[in-house]
Amino acid sequence: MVAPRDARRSPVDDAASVTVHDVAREAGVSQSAVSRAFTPGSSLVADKRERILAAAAKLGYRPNPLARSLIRGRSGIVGVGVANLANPFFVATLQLLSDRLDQNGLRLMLFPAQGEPSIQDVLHYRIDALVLLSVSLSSLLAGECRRAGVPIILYNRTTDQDDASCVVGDNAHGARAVAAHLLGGGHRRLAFLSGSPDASTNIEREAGFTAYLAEQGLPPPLRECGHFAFDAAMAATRRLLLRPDRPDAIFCANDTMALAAITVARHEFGIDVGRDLSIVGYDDVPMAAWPSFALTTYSQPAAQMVDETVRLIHALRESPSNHEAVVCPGKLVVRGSSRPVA
Amino acid sequence: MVAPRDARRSPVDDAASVTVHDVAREAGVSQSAVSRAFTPGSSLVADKRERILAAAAKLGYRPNPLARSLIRGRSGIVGVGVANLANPFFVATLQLLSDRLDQNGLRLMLFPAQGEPSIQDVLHYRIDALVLLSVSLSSLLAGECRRAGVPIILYNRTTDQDDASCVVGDNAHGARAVAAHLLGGGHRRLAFLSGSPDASTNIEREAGFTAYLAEQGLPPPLRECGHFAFDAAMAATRRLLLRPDRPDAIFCANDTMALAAITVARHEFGIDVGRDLSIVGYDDVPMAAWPSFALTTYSQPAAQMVDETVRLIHALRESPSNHEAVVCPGKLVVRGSSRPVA
DNA sequence: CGGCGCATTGAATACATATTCAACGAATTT
DNA sequence: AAATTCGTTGAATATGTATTCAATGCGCCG
Repeated sequence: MVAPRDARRSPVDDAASVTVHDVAREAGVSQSAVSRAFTPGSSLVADKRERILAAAAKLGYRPNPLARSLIRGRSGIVGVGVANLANPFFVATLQLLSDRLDQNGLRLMLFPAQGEPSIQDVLHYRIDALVLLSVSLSSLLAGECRRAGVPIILYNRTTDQDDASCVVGDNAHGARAVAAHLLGGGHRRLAFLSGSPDASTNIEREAGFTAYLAEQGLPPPLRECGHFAFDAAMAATRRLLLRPDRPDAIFCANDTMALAAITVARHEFGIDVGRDLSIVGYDDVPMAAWPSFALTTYSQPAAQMVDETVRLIHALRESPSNHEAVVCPGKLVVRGSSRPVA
Repeated sequence: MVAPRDARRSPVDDAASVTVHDVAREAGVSQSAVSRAFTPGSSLVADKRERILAAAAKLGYRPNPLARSLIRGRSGIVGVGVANLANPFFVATLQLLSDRLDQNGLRLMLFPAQGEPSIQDVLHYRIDALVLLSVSLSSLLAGECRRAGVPIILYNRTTDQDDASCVVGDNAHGARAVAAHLLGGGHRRLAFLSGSPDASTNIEREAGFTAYLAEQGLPPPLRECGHFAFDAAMAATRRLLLRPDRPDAIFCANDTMALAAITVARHEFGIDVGRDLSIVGYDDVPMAAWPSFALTTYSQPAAQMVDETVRLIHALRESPSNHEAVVCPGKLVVRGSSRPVA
């Protein structure tokens, strides 16, 4: 009982594993005291805490996050599932999220949202939350998370279930703003280039757009599906522009598809985009501002949405079942790809 | 001593924490046996293993990765540091890496490579490796990793230290191929739009380009710095094109800058890119193939580089100090932004 | 048939820390 | 001055699993 730990002490220098016990010995206190020194709000006299922290700094000690997570039942890791990074809006989001989480002392575990098995694994890390970037929520996964006590935050998606929080842009407002802008420019033959038909984001944007047109006494827009992807959107644009009743304006459900539409219109049909045909996107990705495209688009406030996501993570840590639905309004950014309001 | 664990048993249903002990009880074996059933290569008779796995499946048991990592001294997590995701080449790499690691049963912990403190934290997760995407290696960090026993893999960067592995493209070959292509197109007033001057990637590309020109009896190219960034590259391009001895060809150290150069040349100077001015990039990001740019560029094989990275992770797991330098050759992809060889 | 190795197994220990528990002393209250 | 509360503290326990250790039983060979 005298020195079971000291026996292990000598060959320790090879690894950088300095533990609480080393610090405790150095500072002449108990292991508990060292642990408390690194736990804000725990009971410890100030000067002793300082002495411990000094000893820890001297030895280069940092609490082992694995051991800490194991006993606390919470790891400070946030799981982030992303379907694909082809859309620059999600790349920007990921970058922002990475920075914000880091600033909040949280770790970011990234995984491809395709394979559900890998999600299962990530759940067992006792993660603080699961953030799904534009990924639909299967009720199966929702059940897994509920049983594991892991709150889900849907980013840029909603769900009809009430077992997840979500952070979304104001799709209804955005779509109506786009419709108003196009009608104000004198357009009457409108088209909607849709994303994946079952995505809540797409549904809301299409519904808002169509609703506004109806209110103005116009028929529903032409419609083609580009699945939120560049190549599919190119094909969809071709179909639209080959129609006898060619549209004079296309509202695309995201910027990636809008850039594809501009490309096809300009290079395959020789159309002067912004004069003979207006194209409007959604998201306001960096490329939208490039002179080559000058894309009019509804800007989603990624930074604000990420901030809300991090706020939700903290809030759900307190009350894991108190789910919120946060809506962040954006604003229309008018550039050269659409005819200005007369 | 009879049932200290059964006392804890009743209120367990709230969390999804089914442990080895639950499985052991269900299967009527010891805790050790359950652990062995989930450890390939351990000694356990076949039918007992099956019975245990069946019990585990019935209870929905999965080994707790935190506890497992703690005792094994290795977490199966790979730390990935990325400076910024503005360059689509690294976005594509991240996507590929995410998929490949997942397929290999490894987890990906992403962190912003700016703040060294956060790296310190990540190191303590007993990660299998630290992959730095186009991030230079400070000797301080190298020391930390060596002491922690964490192998470093530099992606798209080299280092003169021998305490890290690296996976890079063949910059010398690429730069020379670009030079040959431009000279073959009849260009004689060449410029190099450089990235960050101290990046190994930039140094090698510039050296290869300049060396080839020298071999052909040509002076060194004009030179401006765009820091691998779009905006800075726009400014640098303006400076180049305003010179009295305006270049007739620009080799850009990456595609992002090349797209900026095309943008400025075309929209600010009215230049017909591909006829009056050739612009060549490096990386072959998806946008390079878009008709709006049709960028000639040296294609880096991201998929192959990622595969090599994962292979290195496994290799370094066996012998952590056996560092390798892997060079993956690419190939020149000629598109419309450069005048073809006469 | 006896001894020797070998695979199999459960008990015990270790991984590194957070937190409960009980004790202790000091400060405050009655 | 005695009693009571409260902040501090170290010992002990818990987190969930991998692995060492010793014991057991079996087959094989001499």
